[in-house]
Amino acid sequence: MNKYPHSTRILVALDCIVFGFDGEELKLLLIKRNFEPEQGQWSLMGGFLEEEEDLEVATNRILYDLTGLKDVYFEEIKTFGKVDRDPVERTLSICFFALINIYAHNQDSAKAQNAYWIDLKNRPNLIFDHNQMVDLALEELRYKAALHPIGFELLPEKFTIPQLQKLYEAIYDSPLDRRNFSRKILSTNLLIDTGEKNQNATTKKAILYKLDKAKYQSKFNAFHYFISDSMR
Amino acid sequence: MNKYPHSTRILVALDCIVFGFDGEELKLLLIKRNFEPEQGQWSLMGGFLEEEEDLEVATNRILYDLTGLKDVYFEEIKTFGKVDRDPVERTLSICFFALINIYAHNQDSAKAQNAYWIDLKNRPNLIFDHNQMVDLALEELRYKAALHPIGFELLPEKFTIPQLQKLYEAIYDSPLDRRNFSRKILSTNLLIDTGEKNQNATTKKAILYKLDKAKYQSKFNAFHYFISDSMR
DNA sequence: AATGGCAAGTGTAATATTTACACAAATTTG
DNA sequence: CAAATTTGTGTAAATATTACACTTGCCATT
Repeated sequence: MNKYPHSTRILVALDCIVFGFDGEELKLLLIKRNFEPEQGQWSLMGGFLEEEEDLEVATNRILYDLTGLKDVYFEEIKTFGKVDRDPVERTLSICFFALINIYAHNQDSAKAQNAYWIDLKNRPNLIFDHNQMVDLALEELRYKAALHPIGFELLPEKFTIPQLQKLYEAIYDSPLDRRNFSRKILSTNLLIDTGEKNQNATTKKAILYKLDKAKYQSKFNAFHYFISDSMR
Repeated sequence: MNKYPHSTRILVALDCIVFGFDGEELKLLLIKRNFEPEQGQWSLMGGFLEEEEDLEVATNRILYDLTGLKDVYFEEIKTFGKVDRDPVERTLSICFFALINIYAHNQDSAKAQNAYWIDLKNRPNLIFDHNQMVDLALEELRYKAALHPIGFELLPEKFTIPQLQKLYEAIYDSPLDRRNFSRKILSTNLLIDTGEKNQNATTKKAILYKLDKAKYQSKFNAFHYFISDSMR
């Protein structure tokens, strides 16, 4: 095999911000490191890109090791590439965030990685540039969730509108008007009434909806046409 | 220096989609390769990340070599990481797009790289996965330009509203209503009337505006609050 | 110097969306 | 069975968007 004569080959890591939602607060899945470097400190879940491994495969591998889930929603954010960002050796970090249903993930996988769900609001200091990564991930999540229906990835298959609202309130850390929220969400036509009701409610039971997956796919990028309709 | 025992080190390239605007059409700065591999074929401008070079520094270096410009607006899009994407040797490509004022760039730099401005609509086939990269870059440009005032990066310092409209029409490849466009743009208060008029017009001369850079900075992310105002 | 052609600039009425707010129905608990 | 709490829905006022038409300034032609 012909090779490029030139050039530095570099260690490439992937680091992942895993978001979850417990019904009240936005959570992060963080690792209490029981290995060097920085043993005992908190960090994001990461791993190295392997020799014969496609980047996307590596991402899914790391997410599977951490959560026991396949087909997790994830999105690349940015590559962190300061020369000295890792004190051990120069390492690029391709950083992404993932959204999972906190109740579907495999607790054993998390335990095996020494991982814990931590309230975003109480997050500890993280190693290296991982704090910056989380900041950026949250910014991207807010950005994306305002324009695309990705919030559902954080909820169980069946959910109520009040649950969905609490999720958005957690993402944007600000209260939303119940009536306007409900109307706006229903007007997307992305929700299907399952006919069931939330059983573990202590007051009026709310309607359980599920996502209309066909419409979710087709409307995901409907946004792209926003300029046209308003300005043509 | 302690080193990680494990792991494959990988060649890391940067590839850049440079957009320009000639007043009529959106343009790409493409390289007619006079070097191997794929000599004679068209490709994006790229380069390898060097041993002791921060990622951001490398990006600026590559953009400078190509355009002769510093402080170019750029944005990372995605890292392409299929194992076999480069037939010579496995190479990651960190892909980004840049927006430049086509008339400010240094022609000599482009010539030295054997680079040419090509109409986006007539773009030739590119090597490797560079076609995909351009597709994605255009998608990202459309996405971003709809929400943030980045279009100005493609224009001269002073420009008219009709010029700006032609730019948006080129980006979205669709006609816009003159009156509504003008009102919407002016309502952002990002434009300052320079008091001058477009001299090389053959009919009524249009007002030359410049960008209010302070407001540009402060309003760039004003979008983030969109959920709140409409739903709180 | 008058006139025609063309692009720039501005106005407006009809429609749709967003906002701010209030009341009625369902369910558990004491 | 009344109190407390949360869900679901309605509506009027304010704002923004859309779909249009007319006026102004500048050059070129006569």
